[in-house]
Amino acid sequence: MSNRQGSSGDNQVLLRRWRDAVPNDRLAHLIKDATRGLSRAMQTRLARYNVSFGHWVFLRILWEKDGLTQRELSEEAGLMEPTTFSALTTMEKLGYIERRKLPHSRKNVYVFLTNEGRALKEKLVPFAEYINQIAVANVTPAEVATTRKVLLAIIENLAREESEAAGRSEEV
Amino acid sequence: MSNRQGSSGDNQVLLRRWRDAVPNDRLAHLIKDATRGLSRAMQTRLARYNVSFGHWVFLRILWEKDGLTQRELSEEAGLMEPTTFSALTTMEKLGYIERRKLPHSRKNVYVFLTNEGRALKEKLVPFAEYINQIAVANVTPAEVATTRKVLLAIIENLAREESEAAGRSEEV
DNA sequence: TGTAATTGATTAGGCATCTAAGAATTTACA
DNA sequence: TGTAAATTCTTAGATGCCTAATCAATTACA
Repeated sequence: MSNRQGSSGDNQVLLRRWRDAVPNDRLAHLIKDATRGLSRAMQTRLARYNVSFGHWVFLRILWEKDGLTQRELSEEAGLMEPTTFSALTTMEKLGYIERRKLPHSRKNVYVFLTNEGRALKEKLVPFAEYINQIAVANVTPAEVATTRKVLLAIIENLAREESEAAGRSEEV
Repeated sequence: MSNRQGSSGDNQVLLRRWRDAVPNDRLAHLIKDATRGLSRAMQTRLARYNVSFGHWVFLRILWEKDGLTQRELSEEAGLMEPTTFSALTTMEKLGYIERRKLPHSRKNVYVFLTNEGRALKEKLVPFAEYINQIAVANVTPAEVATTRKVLLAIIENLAREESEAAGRSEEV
């Protein structure tokens, strides 16, 4: 058995760690590990089509609606502009998108899918569906719903705390 | 209001995105956003003590038990060796840990906390507790328990699928 | 209407993480 | 017991994400 993370050998360690001792402040750690598992699973599949995980995020938005500015894309993706910028630069080189300036603004850059970028949808979306299905196997819809609710609460709580902290003198 | 992610302006966008349309395959996205929120919150606090988020992961393990090898630390942390290696290199420079070779092996490198590294515990642990408390405010213990269970199931399901896929000819 | 503030794109640089591959050491076993 | 395999650490190089700072264009308003 190899040493790679993700091999069943190391997964044993990973899982044992979680089952044995899950002290109260490690929910964060659990969430992070779940993120890693999900990203890893998707990444493996995307790689077969020469798409990186970062590109997937933007493709998904653009399949819904293209012609957005880079700024708008950043917001939709929940990422900072430089991240968006560099992902789009690569995606443009790969021929998945085009950047265009439109007459009414010399500042904004609008992003459009190429045919190639659009065509990826039918290849890649099934992977996401498959992974989601695997991930929540043997979990009831009610449990998934609760998890969604709790995760959303966490995101909201932290966001609220952060904007409040910005006003305070950062004591905690 | 600035453009920074994390400002209340952008958080509005973030939250609206989640409340409006949460199609069935976006649990992964939600988990990822929660990870980001939690990391961001912790990172801000750690920075005040010149500790990066990556170091925090290892410090937590070492506070429990030091004298582990780098390999063992990697396993505990759920990270690959090169990640561990570079984090430890920095932590050694900062004076939080020491690497020692012990007589019975010329290969293994054992990692020990310095007094300074050990002393960080009482400064940093309260931050983690505070953040956890904020994060799950207005969430019932039962809901947290369900979320834990679901996240653990996701981790297990993906790990199992991955080791099975390693055997197959990678079709899905 | 001219200047200041804001916005959007970009550049520069850093951290955390990974995979792949190499080197040194230890272990297994023919 | 000598060679092959496995293990551990390390190096190299890539991706994804961030913050800070710069530049150009646009908008606001005194």
